[in-house]
Amino acid sequence: MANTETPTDWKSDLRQRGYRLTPQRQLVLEAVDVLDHATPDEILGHVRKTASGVNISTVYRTLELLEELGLVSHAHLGHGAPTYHLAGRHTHLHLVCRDCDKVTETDTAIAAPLIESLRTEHGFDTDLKHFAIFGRCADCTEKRGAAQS
Amino acid sequence: MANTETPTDWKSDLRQRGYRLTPQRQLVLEAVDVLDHATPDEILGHVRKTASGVNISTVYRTLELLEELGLVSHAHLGHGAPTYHLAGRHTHLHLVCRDCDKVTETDTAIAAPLIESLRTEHGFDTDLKHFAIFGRCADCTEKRGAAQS
DNA sequence: GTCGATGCAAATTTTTTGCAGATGA
DNA sequence: TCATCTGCAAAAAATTTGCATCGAC
Repeated sequence: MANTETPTDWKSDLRQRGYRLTPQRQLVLEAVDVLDHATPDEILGHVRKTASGVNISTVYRTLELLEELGLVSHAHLGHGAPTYHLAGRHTHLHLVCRDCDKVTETDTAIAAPLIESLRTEHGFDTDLKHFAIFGRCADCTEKRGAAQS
Repeated sequence: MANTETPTDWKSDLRQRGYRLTPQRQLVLEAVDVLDHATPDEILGHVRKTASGVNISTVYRTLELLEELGLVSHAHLGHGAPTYHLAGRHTHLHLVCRDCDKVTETDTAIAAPLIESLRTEHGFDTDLKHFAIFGRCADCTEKRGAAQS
């Protein structure tokens, strides 16, 4: 289940499945790697630093392909666009503050009891990393405590 | 913190804040109540059964207002549009299956340990109801077990 | 009568699709 | 070579905004 592919593995994997290795695909994958969690638009921005002609529709199509190949995943951190990251990379949960939108990361171990309960009680195999956990961060909770409406 | 407003309370509350009570606002609120978790588009569909002239932009504006007043809330259950429900209503978590998109509801009590850990370790006051919990439901887990790719 | 709310149309924003030409294998 | 990819432009879908009119109070 772990991501044990070497850096070159995915290239031959691509070809074995009848896909082609293009500069655009390499650049999009690299951008996902470097930016860590980025929207399609942000990925386009990064790719264009190297290849200015790349089109947004290529980014969408490439992300879809890379996700199908299991190289990248996406998560919903806020109300807007999804963010993409390397599939093996994200080992943390995202805590998003409803007031300041700040994103805090925390270890998945903290959710182990919930994951276990959902599995035993509902047979539901949880991926808490896919959607962020929404709430109010320590700073904003404090601010509200001081000036309660 | 509980929703103890009587059905008429919100109407005077509206006016006290300088807003007007319009048929559209009553209809949108009723639609949110009846449909339970619906997208703006679905809400429009329901409202139009009674008042066919109502416009989608009125629905968006009204939902924003009702949310500001604390009468309704929204949650993200899937990849698409947010869904709206009465603020006092939702006392359960949503489990969304990555394979069949089925939404299962479960009691919030199941997440009490996680909520407590996030509060003590990060000072983060969690609202797990805002984003669904993503994963694979019992049925789809079983199907995959049978025919592993 | 006043001022906020609505309907309508147009503008934005985000994502998808069709197609002709470019290119990786 | 030749099927796949890409860029481009247009389409689609979702949401927001400006503005004249309408209607709640």
